[in-house]
Amino acid sequence: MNTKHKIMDYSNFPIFQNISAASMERMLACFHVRQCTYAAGSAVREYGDGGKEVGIITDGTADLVRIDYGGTRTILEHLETGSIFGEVLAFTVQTGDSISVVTEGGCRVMYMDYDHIMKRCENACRHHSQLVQNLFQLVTEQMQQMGQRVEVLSRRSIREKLLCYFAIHAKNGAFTLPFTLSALADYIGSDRSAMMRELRKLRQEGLVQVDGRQVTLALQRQAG
Amino acid sequence: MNTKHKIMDYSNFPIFQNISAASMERMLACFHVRQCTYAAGSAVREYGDGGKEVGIITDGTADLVRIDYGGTRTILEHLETGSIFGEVLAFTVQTGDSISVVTEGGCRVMYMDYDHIMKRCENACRHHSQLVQNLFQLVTEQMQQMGQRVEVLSRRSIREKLLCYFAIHAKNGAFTLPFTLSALADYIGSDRSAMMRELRKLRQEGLVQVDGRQVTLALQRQAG
DNA sequence: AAAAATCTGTTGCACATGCAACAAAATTGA
DNA sequence: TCAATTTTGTTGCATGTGCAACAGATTTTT
Repeated sequence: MNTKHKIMDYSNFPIFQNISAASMERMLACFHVRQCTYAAGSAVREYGDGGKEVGIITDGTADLVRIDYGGTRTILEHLETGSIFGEVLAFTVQTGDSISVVTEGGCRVMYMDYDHIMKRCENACRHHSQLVQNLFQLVTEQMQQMGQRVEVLSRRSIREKLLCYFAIHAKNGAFTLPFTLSALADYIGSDRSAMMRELRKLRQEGLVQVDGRQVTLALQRQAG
Repeated sequence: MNTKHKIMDYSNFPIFQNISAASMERMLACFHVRQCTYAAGSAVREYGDGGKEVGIITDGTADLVRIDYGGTRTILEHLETGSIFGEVLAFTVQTGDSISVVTEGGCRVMYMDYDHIMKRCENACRHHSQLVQNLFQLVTEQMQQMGQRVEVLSRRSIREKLLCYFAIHAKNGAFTLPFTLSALADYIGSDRSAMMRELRKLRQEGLVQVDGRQVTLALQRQAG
């Protein structure tokens, strides 16, 4: 929607690390790179068309959201600036579900074709391989995020999911949630009210302290 | 343990696709590639040392398993031949947990250093970039698997988890489980007995048919 | 072939969780 | 600034799920 923005300096993006400005220009055409800007809360992309595009969030944040046949909402991935996504990379739509990328604030996304990345480059872009290497790095990071995701989701109870999530994200005992508590429930794959209930227990037991989106973990009491 | 095996023909591995035998030999040294063979049921690797190795299952299958402080077992990933794993890629150990790679049958694994892959190659391996590209492909595939994982785990009930898992794996309505029913419970992150109970319901409702590891999905009844 | 180990299948029970529904607080938008 | 919307926080209730414990079937090992 919103299309007015200053000309981007692509060279700062991790994906173009160690690639000269000249090569970059050539590659932008070669990979069919295009950049789109989206308004807040809009759907960037519906999964299911089988398109082999790779998107990179170059500005803002977004969520990869699934709504199942019953209307249950699940945040499959939380995408920060620099995150990459795409049907080729992960998540294919199951029957009855809908998967889409939803922006949080305004958001800018760069797309390129997966096939062009994987094909040997006929136009002799000297830095093609560097780009693949950079992409490899990005995918690796994304994969680690996904790993954390599985770590959390695979816990048996809401309590354990919360504690696991907190443990992963807390830097020296505290951190700020990247989304609302409601969204957190969608993220850990459980009912919101049930999560609130469990959160209250954790608070009452003095294990965590929650003030808005600020979460503080209590230090482990010493034994003896 | 078991070390007697015929000399491997690396050139068939997807990771060495489009790389000449000569280059390959050079790279084996350059990347500190080493191959290990493991006996059935043994622990290939304990996570937590922060080692930046990437492992590739070149023969056999294995599971990436987490045991939490309470002894609850969870299969984080099921690794088929060709799968890659490593702490750099996904899953870092949380306090109180142990994560390890456990072979199913006998298993052969090739290791290489992540840092060597990401560094510009001083030894001028001409095919370094091709290997990165191949690795990129492998990581992408692994990521899709992980995506399926999240798809299943993020479902709210055992019933939905099972149906989702079945839907993903069934080719024209039927498939064979890659592991035991007990392991399936560990994989979908729920209690075995509870899963059996739910499985029985699904069977009674005529939605699925389970015979050993063979799973058959009932066709959707026509409306009207 | 016998013994050991694992896997399947089941049950009772306590309790955690999902669901629906509501009110108050906070945030967003006009 | 007021209205609309979203978020937080809570509760009752039905039921789904984890846990423990067991017996029989199956597989693996010796």
